[in-house]
Amino acid sequence: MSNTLGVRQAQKQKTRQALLEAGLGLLEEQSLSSLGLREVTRVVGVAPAAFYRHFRDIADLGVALVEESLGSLHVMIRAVLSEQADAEEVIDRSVEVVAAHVRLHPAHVRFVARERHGGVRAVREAIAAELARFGDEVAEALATQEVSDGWSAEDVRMLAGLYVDHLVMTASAFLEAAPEEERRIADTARRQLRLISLGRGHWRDA
Amino acid sequence: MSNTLGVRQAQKQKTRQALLEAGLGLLEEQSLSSLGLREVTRVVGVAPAAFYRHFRDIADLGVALVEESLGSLHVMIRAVLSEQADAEEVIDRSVEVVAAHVRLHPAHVRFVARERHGGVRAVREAIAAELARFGDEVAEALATQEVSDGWSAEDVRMLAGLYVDHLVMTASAFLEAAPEEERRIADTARRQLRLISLGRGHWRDA
DNA sequence: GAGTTCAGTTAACAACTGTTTGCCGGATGA
DNA sequence: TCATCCGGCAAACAGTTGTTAACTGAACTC
Repeated sequence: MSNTLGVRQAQKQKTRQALLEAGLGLLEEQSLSSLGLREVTRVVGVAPAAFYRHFRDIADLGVALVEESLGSLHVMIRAVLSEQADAEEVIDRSVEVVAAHVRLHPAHVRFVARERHGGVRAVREAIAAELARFGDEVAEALATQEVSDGWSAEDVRMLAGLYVDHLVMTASAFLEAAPEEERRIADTARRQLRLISLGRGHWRDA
Repeated sequence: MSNTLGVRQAQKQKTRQALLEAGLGLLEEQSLSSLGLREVTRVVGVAPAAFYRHFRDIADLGVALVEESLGSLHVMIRAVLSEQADAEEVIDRSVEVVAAHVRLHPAHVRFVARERHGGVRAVREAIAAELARFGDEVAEALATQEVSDGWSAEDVRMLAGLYVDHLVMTASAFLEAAPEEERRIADTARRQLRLISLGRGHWRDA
């Protein structure tokens, strides 16, 4: 790790980060396709023209936000899935981790859920690509478990997809929920995962 | 059905419908929160001020679009679920119906998927409410099936939620897919439903 | 220490936005 | 037939938008 950047590059990355954070903040009450360049620079306290030193577009800023938002996800669930444990424990742990992640990075989660099907193609595609990579990783982890013996690669991948979609839906549900609803949502998510896990266990009988 | 409206009301509903369709069309490449009132009236070929004769807001137009988009859904799946048949047949039929619905009303499907987590609160809530109603109906249908004997109402409802989320995800996947990918998507959707159905069948053992 | 690089500034551009006001003219109902 | 209703219009409002150009001055290179 050589973080010995010159003073100039350090400052540049600082304002770049400020632009990203300002954008993310503004996106809590609107969609990316309505986010204004001037709006963002105004929050940061920088001239509109300065924006172009960092991003070509608002869409470009959006793509950068995708990487920032989904980068941490990989480490997150990887850790959960790798600990070889009882299925029930893995489920409980997964839902806890998702809930914690939402509590820690609500804006990032909202951004992904919102722009996954949002109005900006480049961002949609970036999210799709990142979630596909994530799905591949989950599939890889699932494949090593003994429950997956005799499963085709395709079937493992479709199960991973089911998990990924469920994760995003659950995260988004946590996000919009009032604090007192969190337990109910966690409970539903756990039961749904349990049902899927049950189906997984009986897949070979077909 | 008394569709004997006066000439005036008929004309009004006609332009109202034109506004809705213009909005829906424009929303194929942007989000509701960036949709402009003038943009919509320009497409219809009507003065900007005329918009206020029909809607208070763009958000208001969005809410109207929600009803239009999700109204037909109820009849759709109801028909599928009510025909008491083999589980496998119901799955095949469901995926077919979803694919057909997407092919027939792509803009409506895109609108729902996009604005479900979109930047306009009122629309988000309208979609959530409508999908909740839909989930309740599905739960009701599921409850009458013999597979659900011994299930708590909550468990039936969580299964219905799983189905509804899966339906929306599948519809959205069809939407963004190239024609040659449709078969693969349909195949994955069917296998996922089969796995869920399998888990459903073994739920009592817990 | 002189010369270059470059993140950020200032200022101006035309184009666009939502909303209001007063008006028109055809449908409506007595 | 006449007065009322009311969907749509034209025009103007103050603000906002993205993008460009030429600039300043501190950090960099040699």
